[in-house]
Amino acid sequence: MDYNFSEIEKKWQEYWRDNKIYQVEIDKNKPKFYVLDMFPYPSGAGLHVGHPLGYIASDIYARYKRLKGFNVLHPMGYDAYGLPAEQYAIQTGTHPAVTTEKNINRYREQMDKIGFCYDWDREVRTSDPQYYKWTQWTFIQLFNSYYCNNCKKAKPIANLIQYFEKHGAENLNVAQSKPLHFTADEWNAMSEKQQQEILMNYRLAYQAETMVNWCAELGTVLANDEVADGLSVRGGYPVVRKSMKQWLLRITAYADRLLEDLETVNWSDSVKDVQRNWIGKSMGASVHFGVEGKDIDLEVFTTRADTLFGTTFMVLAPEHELVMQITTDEQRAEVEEYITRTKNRSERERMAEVRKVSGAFTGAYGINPITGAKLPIWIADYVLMGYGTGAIMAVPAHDSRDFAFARHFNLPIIQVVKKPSAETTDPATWEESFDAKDGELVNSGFLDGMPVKKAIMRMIEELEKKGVGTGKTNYRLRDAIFSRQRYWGEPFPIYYKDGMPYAMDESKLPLMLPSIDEYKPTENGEPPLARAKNWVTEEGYPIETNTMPGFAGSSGYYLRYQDPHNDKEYFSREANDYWQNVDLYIGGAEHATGHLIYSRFWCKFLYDLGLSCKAEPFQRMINQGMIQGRSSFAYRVNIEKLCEYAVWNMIKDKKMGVEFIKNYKDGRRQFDFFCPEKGIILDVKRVGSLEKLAEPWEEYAESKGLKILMIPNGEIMDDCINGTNLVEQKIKDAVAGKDVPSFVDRPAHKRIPIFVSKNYTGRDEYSDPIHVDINMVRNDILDVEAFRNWRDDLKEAVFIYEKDKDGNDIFVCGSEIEKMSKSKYNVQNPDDLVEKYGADTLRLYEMFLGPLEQSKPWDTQGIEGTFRFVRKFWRLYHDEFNQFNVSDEPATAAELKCLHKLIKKEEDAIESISFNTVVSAFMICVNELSDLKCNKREILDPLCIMISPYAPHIAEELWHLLGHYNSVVEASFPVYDESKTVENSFNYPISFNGKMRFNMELSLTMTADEVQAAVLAAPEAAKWIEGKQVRKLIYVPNKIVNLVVG
RNA sequence: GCGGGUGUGGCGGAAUUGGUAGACGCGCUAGACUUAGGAUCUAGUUUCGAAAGAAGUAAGGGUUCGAGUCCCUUCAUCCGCACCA
Repeated sequence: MDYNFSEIEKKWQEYWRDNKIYQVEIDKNKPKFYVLDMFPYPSGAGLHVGHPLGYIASDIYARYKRLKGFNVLHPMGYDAYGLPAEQYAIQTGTHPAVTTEKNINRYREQMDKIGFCYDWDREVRTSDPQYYKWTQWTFIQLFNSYYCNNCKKAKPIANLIQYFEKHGAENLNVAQSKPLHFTADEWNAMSEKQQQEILMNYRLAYQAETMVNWCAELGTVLANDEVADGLSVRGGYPVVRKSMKQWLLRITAYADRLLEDLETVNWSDSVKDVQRNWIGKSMGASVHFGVEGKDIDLEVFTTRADTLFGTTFMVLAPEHELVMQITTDEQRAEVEEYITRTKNRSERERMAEVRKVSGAFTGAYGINPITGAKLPIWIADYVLMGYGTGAIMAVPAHDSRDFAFARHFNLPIIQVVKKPSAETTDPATWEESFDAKDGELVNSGFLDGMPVKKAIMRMIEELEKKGVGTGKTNYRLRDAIFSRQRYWGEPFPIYYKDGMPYAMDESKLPLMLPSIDEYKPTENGEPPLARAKNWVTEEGYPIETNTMPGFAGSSGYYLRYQDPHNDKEYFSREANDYWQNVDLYIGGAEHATGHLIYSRFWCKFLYDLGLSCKAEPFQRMINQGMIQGRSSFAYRVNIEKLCEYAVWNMIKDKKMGVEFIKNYKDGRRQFDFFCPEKGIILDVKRVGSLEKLAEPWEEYAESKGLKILMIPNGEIMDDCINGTNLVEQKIKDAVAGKDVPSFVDRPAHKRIPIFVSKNYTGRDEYSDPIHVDINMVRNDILDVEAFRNWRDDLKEAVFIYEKDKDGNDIFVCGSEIEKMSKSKYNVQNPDDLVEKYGADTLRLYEMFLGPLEQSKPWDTQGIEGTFRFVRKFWRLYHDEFNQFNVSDEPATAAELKCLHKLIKKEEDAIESISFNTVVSAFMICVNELSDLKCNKREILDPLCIMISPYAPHIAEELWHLLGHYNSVVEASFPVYDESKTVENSFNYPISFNGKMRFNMELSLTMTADEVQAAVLAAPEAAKWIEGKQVRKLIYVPNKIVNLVVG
C-alpha cells in the first residue's frame, strides 16, 4: 500500500470526530493543562498559511501534553463581532450574522483539514447570545462596582453608598474621575438623580464626557490602540479628536496591579515592555504654583522636582481650563488666535509638525513656590492636556523641548545640574547637559552639591513641608473607552430613567441584539440601534443605543471555554477550580496593548469578585512570528520614466546642452527640455515629477526661443523590443539633423504593455514592478502564456526575454519578501497545500520553517523536502513492495540509541517551543534508521507515538497498522533511558592551542594523564608538537582535548 | 529621541548555553537508473587553495587554553512607543 495521505487523513479525521477523541471533561485524577490559541476574527478571505502557524504549534503542544498524561483543555472559537461584516452589511444589506456565519464555516472547514485536536463541543462565538449574556453580565458588575485603593480591590457600589450616607466623601481613598467633597448630610439631601451623577464618578464602568478618537467614515469612536498615524487601523480613515459622552472602563484603577503582576507571568520581555510602556508609570511630584495677582492654584506634574530652581517659565496646554482666566487683556487676542489655530489642526498635522515650536504668551506670571521667582506663563501645544495636569514647569536647561521653546521665544535658561566631571556651568555646555540624570545640583540653594536622586527626594520633602506639593505617581494609561456607535456588537444592558443610566436586572439577560432594516447611523447621527423598533424596557424606558467594542467579547472568552454550556453562571466554581487559567497562550504580538491589557483587567476584576481563582489570565504566552510571502514581479516598462531617465543622463553626461523651459498647456504647467544647439524642445510627458531635476535650468531657459521635437511613442516601444535604448538615439538623431519620425500619441492606458525580464533591465528608473501571481512563476521563471491569459489587458503584451545557458528565451521575475496579502498575489493557501502534500506535511513544514516567534518567509519549494521525509518515514514501516512490514526482533544498541536521542531531543525542545529542531531531529533519526534498515517494533512503536503530535494522521494510520486498537492520542510518551545513549568511548577533537587538528577515538574511562600520553603518541600529533613543550592539558570528558604547547 | 529584537553559506536555519561552526532542509553541481524528468537514488556543496593548509559567525577591540556564544565600542536592520513633563 502506497502512502495515500488524502485517504488516510480523511479516514482519521472522521474517526476522531465520530469517536469524540478530543472531547475533554474535568478529571481530578489527572493534572490539567490549558493550551489556548487567540481565537480568530473570521474574515472573508479565509485562512492563509500564516494563520495556522500558531494553531499548529499549540496543537503539537496540546497533543504532547496529553501523551505525557495531562488532561488537556484545547478549545477554539470565534471573535465574531467586528467591523468588516458590518461595513459589508451597510453596503449590501446582508445581516452581519449571515456573513459571519458563512466565514466561520469556511474557517472551520479549513481548520478541520489540518487535523487540529480542538474540543469543538466547547466552541464559543462572541456574537452568540448565550455567550454575550456573560459579557453583558460582567458589564453590569463593573457598573455596580467601585475600586477601593486601600484594599486594592473592586467592591460593590452599595458599600460606597452606605459610606456616603454616614461620612459623605470624607477620607475616601478610591479610584475616581475627580475628587469630590460633600458631607453625609449633603448626600442624604440629594435627589436620586444627583446621587446617580455622583456615583458615576466612582463606578468601574461609567459614563463621561470625554475626548475621543472620532472616525466619521466609520461613524464611531475608536480606542487609542485602534488608531495609528491619525488613521483608523481598520480601513485607514481619518480620525479626529472630539468631545463626546461615552462609556468608559476605569482600567486606570488597576494600573499598579497590571504593572506589578507582569512579574508573575512568563511572557516575552518585549510584550511586557510594551505593556509597561503603555501603562507608563512615572513617579514624581505634583507642585502647586501661584499666579501673580490672582487667587489661582496652578498644579503641575514633574518627575524632576530637583530642577525647580531651574524653572524659568510655565506652559499650559491650549485646552487647559485656566487659560482664559489668567490671560491678560493685551494678550487675549493672541492667545485666542493660537487656541483656534491648534484646535483646527488635525491629529495628523499635529504629529507632522512635532518639531515646530509654537506658542503664545498669556501675559500672566506664575510664582515659584520655593524661590518666589516670577515665571511667565505660556500656552503651547507641545504640552498635552491628556497627561499629568496639562501644565508644566519648564526647565529649559534640562529638557530638550523646553530648551527649544526657550531658544525660540528668547526665554532665560538656568543650568541647575552639572555632570560630576564637568568643571564649568558655562552656557555653552547647556545643550549637552540635557537629561542629566546622574549629575549633581548647582545654582539650587539647599540642593547644591546633591546628586539628582537625592535632590528629588529632598525637594519633595521640602514641598510637602511647605504644603505646596506632594510626591505623586502618574500614569500614561487612560481609561478605556467602551462604547461604539455601531450595530454589530453587544448591546449594553442599560436603560435611561430621568436621563440617568441604570443597569438592567440580571434576569433580563441576554439583552438580544435587535434586528434593524439598515445598518447605518440614523439621519440625526444616532447609532444604528436607534433604528430598532421598541428599543425600550418593559416599563418603557429607552435602552442604550451604543454597543460594546471588539475587546468586550474577547476579554473573558478563555474563562467561558471552561464551562461553555452553563446557563446559570459565567462558569462554575468547580470548572474554574480545575482549569484555572491558561497555561500556554499562543497568538500574535500585535495584541500587546489591546486585547492583552483589557483581558488582564477583566480577569483581575473577576478575581476581585471571587469568580476567577487566578489574577492573571495567561500564565505563559508565545507570540508567533508572521509568515511572509515571496512576491514575484514582472517589470513593466514605463515609457515616461524611460524618457526622463535618458534625457537626464544626457544632461548629466553633458552629451548635449539640454536646458529647461516651462510653458503652459491647458492651464497646466508643463516642463520641457530645450536643446540650444538645435533650438529644439524635447517633449517629455509626465511633467510633474520632472520639477526637481528641472529647477536649475529654469531662469536661463525662460529667455530662450524654442522649437518643438516630438519623441514618437510607438518607436520607443519598437526599440525597447529590439533592446536598444531608443530615446537617446532619437535625440541624437534629432541633434544631428536627421529626420525623426512623427509623434504618435497614445493615451497611457491604451499602450501595449512591455515587460522586461529582470536581468535585462531591472532598473527602477525604467520600469514599474508589477505583482505577478506566484502560481505562474517557478524558480523565478514566468510562465508567459499563463500570464498573458491572466487578464485581458495582457493579451497583447510584449515580453523582452533573457537567454538561458542553452540559448532559450526565458522571462525571469524579480522577487521580494512581503507580508502575505491578496493584493500582492503571494498568498499560499493551506487548502491547496493540504491537497497537494497532505496536512501532516504542511504541519511539519510550518514547524520546520524556523523558530516560532520569528517572522520568516514562506519558501514554496522547501515543502518538497518535508514531503520526502514523510514518505521516507512511511517506508520505514513498509518493505519495497509497500507492504506493511514490522519485525518483532529485539532492537540493536545502535537503533535504541537513535531512538533515545530523539526522545531526549523532543522533550527538551518542546519546552522551549523549538519545534523546528524537533522536526530536524526526526529527519536525522529517520535517516539513520533507514540506513540501519531498521523495521523493529521496539523502535517503530514509540517512534509512531513521538511523531503523532506533529503528524497525527500518518501516526494514527501506522499505529493501527502496528496492531493497536485505541487511538494513538491515548498512548503514552516513551520514557527516556539515558543508559541507551551512553557509550564507552568518544571521538574527541584534538586541539593544539585551541585549534582543532584531528579526531581521535578515546575511552571515557581514561585519566587525564592517559589521554595526554595517548594523544602525544598519535602519529598526527607529531607535526604540532615538533620542537615545542607541552605546557598544559585541557581535558573535558565527552567534549574536547586541548594541548597548550609553546 | 526612548525601549525591545535581530545580524552565521546562494536561501530557511542548527550549534547540548564557553568546547569539532555551518546539523537538518531547500537550491546548486556531478553521476546512476531512465524514451523522458518538476520522479528516485548516490556523491559533493562556507571561502581561497591542486594539496598541505589558511581564513571565517556585521565591523573593531577585550577576557580565556578555547568565543557565534561573555564584556566594551561601532555599524546595519526590523518592530514597538513617541512632544508622557
